[in-house]
Amino acid sequence: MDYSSPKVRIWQVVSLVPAGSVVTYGQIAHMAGLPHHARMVGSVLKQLPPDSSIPWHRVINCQGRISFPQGSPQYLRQQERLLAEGIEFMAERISLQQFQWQGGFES
DNA sequence: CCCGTGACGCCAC
DNA sequence: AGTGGCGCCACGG
Repeated sequence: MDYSSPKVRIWQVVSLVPAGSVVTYGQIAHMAGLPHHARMVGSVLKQLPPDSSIPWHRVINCQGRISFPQGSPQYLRQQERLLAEGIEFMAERISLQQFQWQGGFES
């Protein structure tokens, strides 16, 4: 198994996100050393098995929104998990200012 | 190899 | 604030 593959690095970074915080796709890509690969983060998470322990639900887009059609089963599933961790939604949006994880970047 | 697709992001209207 | 266009790039047909 190649633990340095982009896929694996993305999994590793996502698994570092603490409960109660969120990160954006672009942020994950950047942290994994893969700038400009935000879309790849999405496709990689999409391939995760349903029983994966990786907190994929903490990854949202740069607008603070869940990247699924509002009301879809997937949207609701992700929202449920986030609400359960104490993350607040305001008109379908999460305040990145308040909940975005700054792991490894702040002073 | 060309082309469409996508759990994205940024900028212009 | 909503919409649309385009850059980005891995993937599959």
